[in-house]
Amino acid sequence: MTIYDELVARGLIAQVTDENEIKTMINCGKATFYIGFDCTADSLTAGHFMALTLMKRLQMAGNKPIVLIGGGTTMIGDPSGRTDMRKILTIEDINHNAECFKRQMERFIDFSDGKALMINNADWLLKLNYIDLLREVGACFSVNNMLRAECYKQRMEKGLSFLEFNYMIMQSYDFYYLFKNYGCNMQFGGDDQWSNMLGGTELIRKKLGKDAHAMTITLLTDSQGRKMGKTAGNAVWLDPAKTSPYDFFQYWRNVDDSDVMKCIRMLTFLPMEQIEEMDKWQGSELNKAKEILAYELTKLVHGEEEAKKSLDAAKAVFGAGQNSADMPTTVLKDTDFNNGKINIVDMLVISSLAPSKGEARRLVMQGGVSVKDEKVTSIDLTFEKESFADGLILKKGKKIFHRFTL
RNA sequence: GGGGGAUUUCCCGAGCGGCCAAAGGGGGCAGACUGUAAAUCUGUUGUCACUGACUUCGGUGGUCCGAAUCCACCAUCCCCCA
Repeated sequence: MTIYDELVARGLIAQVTDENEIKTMINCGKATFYIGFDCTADSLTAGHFMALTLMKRLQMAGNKPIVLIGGGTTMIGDPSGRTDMRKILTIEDINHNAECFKRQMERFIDFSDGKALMINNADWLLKLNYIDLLREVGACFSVNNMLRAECYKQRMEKGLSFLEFNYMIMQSYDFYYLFKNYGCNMQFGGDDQWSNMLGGTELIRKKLGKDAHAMTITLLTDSQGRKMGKTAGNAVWLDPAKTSPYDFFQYWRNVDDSDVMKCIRMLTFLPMEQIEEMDKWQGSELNKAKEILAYELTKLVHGEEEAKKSLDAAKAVFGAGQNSADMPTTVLKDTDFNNGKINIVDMLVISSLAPSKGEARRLVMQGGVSVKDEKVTSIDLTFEKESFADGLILKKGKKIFHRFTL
């Protein structure tokens, strides 16, 4: 199976500029392609992860990836898919975020011997002269066309600042610049980037009379059409300090039945034959698929050891034993105790299992907390310090287990 | 440049002087049912020393016994005219 066919089979491709050309190019390893990453936070998210896997797939097929860190474009803020303006970040924040991105990507993409490049568009965008840019590039853009672009549509009602309106031009300029200086002939990106990417291919055609290509990746959405990789509006981070490997594992372990196979196909590197076999699984058999998904992704992001630990912890906790050293743990300090005792409500708050005492109390009163498999019935329940000698396991709700030790 | 409108708790959105910690929906959390799934039903959803007190309705001041609600100024956004 060629790489292009595999991408199609995995459901990764959303839109392409010229299918035949792109097919030949990437199948023969002739593509030098880039994906841009705006550094709006200090860690990559599960959303970026799919773009990274795509880079890796293409790299394995002999193509050359360019990771473009958006140090410059982040200064503007991409309005695509947004209903309100992004917070304007400071240069310090952007630089910090760019550093964090770099470290995480290096773990994933092979940059040795020039097999891949990492470039920051701040290097050229920040130096641009306004009038020069307008004359060189601005003349190539039709405002009428831009306003029709999908990425601005939503904002035509809510309001779009001139700053953000320029995002497309900057992204187009990036592609033009990379095409000229690095021989970059293709751009990949999320499907929401399509109009920005076309801006680039068009600019290249107008300025240089040459063809460049663009291809978008299907957005990973769940069965209800929501973007995946988010819990209650919070991103699932790749940084273990922001989302622990165990939580990362659990996120994928808990996806809906209807989404498992899609995730396996799009995100893992399991061979297609194996995936086709798994496609036949039904009902509770899918639990096995979820476990595989969670394990594979945790392995890719955090390494095999962490993946094993998370799997073991999950099995221990949800299976029988209920005893694992890898469970999230809170170490209680002397100051947490009052006369050698600690209250159940305080324990919940100290461990961040509940954000406030009120909520902790409510949890207990509604029967949402158990200790050592026994439902806690009173908010006045206290524990002696000695109870924690061997660690004490508390369960919140159905699937959150937490260990307390001294 | 001129005129009009908006800003409410995580989100949407009601409230227009006391009965407002603030309707309703969404989301979240928990309970029942399950497969660590979905759907459904139920409870809950500002903080704390929890039958009480405290802080909240863009910001700052003011009127009033009493303000999310009235007034003034500021900020941000939207719409119409130029």
